[in-house]
Amino acid sequence: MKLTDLRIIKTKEALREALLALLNTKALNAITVTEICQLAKVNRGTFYSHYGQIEDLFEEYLEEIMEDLAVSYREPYRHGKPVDPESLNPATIRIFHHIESYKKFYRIVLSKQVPLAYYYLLHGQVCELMKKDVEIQTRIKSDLAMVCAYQANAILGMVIEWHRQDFTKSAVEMNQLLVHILNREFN
Amino acid sequence: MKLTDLRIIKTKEALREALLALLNTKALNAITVTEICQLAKVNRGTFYSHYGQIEDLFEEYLEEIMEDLAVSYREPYRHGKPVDPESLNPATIRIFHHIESYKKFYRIVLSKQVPLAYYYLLHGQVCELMKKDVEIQTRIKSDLAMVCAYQANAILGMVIEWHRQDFTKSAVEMNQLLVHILNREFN
DNA sequence: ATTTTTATTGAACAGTTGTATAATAAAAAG
DNA sequence: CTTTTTATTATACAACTGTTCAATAAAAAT
Repeated sequence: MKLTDLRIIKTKEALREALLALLNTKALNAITVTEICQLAKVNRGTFYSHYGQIEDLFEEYLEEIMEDLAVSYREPYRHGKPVDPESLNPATIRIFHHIESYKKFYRIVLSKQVPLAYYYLLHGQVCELMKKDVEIQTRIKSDLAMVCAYQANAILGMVIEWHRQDFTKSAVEMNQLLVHILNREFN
Repeated sequence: MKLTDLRIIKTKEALREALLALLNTKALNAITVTEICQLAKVNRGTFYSHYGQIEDLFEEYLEEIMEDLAVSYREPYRHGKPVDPESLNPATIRIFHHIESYKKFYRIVLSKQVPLAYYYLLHGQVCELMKKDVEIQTRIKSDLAMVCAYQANAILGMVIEWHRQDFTKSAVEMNQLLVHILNREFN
């Protein structure tokens, strides 16, 4: 199974396109393998030679979106500005914009029926991205992973609530709220 | 469908017991409705008259565990001590102990294949429980739900990492770590 | 104790799932 | 261009799913 084989690339592309098309009409858990394969004009057996279940097909897509999240997150660092430590993690702040621009996609990722694995991918990515910042800012040297998990998931808590409110707020408003919270307008 | 009907109570009980028994042998997503019904000696049609899918059966159980979480959480308040605001939310601190005592159960709730809905139930419960405390401690009066979601999910971030490390740490250690983090040993 | 209500059962149905195998066709390698 | 490799296809299979319906039995109501 070499990933460069044209046949594999074509098949996977067709399957993904079919899935995304179907996701416009129904929820992920209502879509069947049979359906995807019919639309993609791919044999059902072929589907199973690449993926164990539909969720794996979507997960592959999610992983690519996570790559974009990484790019978005690192963007403020790219111009050489050393990220003012006083201005409270302006990088974090790109997360809301990333989600806003993939709103349609995140409605699926955050929907109830979907496997928790998707959330873990998102959380893992945010953890990873915050790692360097947390490393500098925290005095807790041991259990860095725990501090990252705490910080990353706090932000995702806001994302969950944002989604629950059907993304009524704008990404800019979300950022302002985050800054407020980080500035200790509480506790 | 009156919930007091003995037949319903017996049926649901049998189904739950069967599911819990099977969960000792295999993962939730590997269990079939047919299997549960055979073990429970309940007709498959009856299963579907109560639940749409296996996940709903487990969810009903989860809701009861959430009731226990509420009791655990409120425990420190019960003796009339007004919860010292200086001692940094000692109530929160019961969450880790609750999870530790239901460790086996939470391994399922936090497993990858399980629907995100379970996580939402957990998060929603922690939000609800923290609400009163957050209300007092925060200066942000609007968007209280957002602050709660932030705080509650931060703790759950630690729970996720705790689970990822296969619950190696003790609940007491988790508490100490949380106190460290809340005491601003970071940022 | 009898009647009424209704949850459970058994059976059947079309459709989906996951797996296996031989034949085919497409791509890679030489 | 020919050979070799291997991904895809077509087909078949047993098992599970989700639904329906008439018959039954268990509980509730009187």
